[in-house]
Amino acid sequence: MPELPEVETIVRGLAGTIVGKTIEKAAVALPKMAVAPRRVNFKRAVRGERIVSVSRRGKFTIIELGSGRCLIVSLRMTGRLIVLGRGQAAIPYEHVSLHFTDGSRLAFADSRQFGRMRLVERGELWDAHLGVEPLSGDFTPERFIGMLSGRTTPIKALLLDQRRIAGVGNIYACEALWGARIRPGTPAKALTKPAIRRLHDALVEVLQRSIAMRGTSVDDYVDVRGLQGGFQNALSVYGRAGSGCERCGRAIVRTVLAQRGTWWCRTCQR
DNA sequence: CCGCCGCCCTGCTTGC
DNA sequence: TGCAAGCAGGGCGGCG
Repeated sequence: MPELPEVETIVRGLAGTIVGKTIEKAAVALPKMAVAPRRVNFKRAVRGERIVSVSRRGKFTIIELGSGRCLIVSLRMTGRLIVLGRGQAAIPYEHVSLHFTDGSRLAFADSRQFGRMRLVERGELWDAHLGVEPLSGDFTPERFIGMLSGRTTPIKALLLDQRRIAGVGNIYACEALWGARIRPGTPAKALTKPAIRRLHDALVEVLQRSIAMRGTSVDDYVDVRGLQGGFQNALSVYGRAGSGCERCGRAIVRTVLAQRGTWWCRTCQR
């Protein structure tokens, strides 16, 4: 499941490989995965466009085109963006492909077909619903405290809410809560200021550490070269039901919270 | 504005 | 061992 660190790794990979290339042709095998504004034909619109930059907002990849239009990619759970060389065979579930004039291509593959590549107009406000970037200077402990005040929502559900903080998914919500020694079901408003500060720091720390290790490959995630990340070997709780907690040795449990699998330590997360 | 629910899909796990 | 059923899950639209 690509979350912020995985998308950041992909974005860095794309920035180093496809910026400056020109789209000769788009191949769309599954039309629902390549979305364009009304009255705009996706394939026709992207033909001839040059890739100006690649960046990230939350879990979304932003491919800026010469015209000012952007391709916004959402990978959801199983989406992949892979750069392939001239003549390389199609990869599994390669549903949308941007063929460049130099013969290489960007493949957008997704076994579950939930991912989307959306063309947006220049200046279109497509990300108004997204909250603060957790690795930006805007994400201060004070702002986080304000975000939580008065809310009865379980803290883990709030961490997953993209309207508040953009980019955190199930893996890093679980890991950050373990790092801050906070029980996932705690109502947000019940957290003390020191606890909120611990969680703020744990969240930033785990995201940064994962980026440094090129993300977590537990299921489908690979980078633009098809290589796995390294953070799956550094996980403390996610997917580790039954194994011993690194702090206290008691078994990590899996429960369900807000319709999501939740891994945590009953002993040292209070 | 906010929270909740259902939907989209298919690979994988579970259970008989 | 083989097969069918059921689960998982991010984002979004609809609803109250």
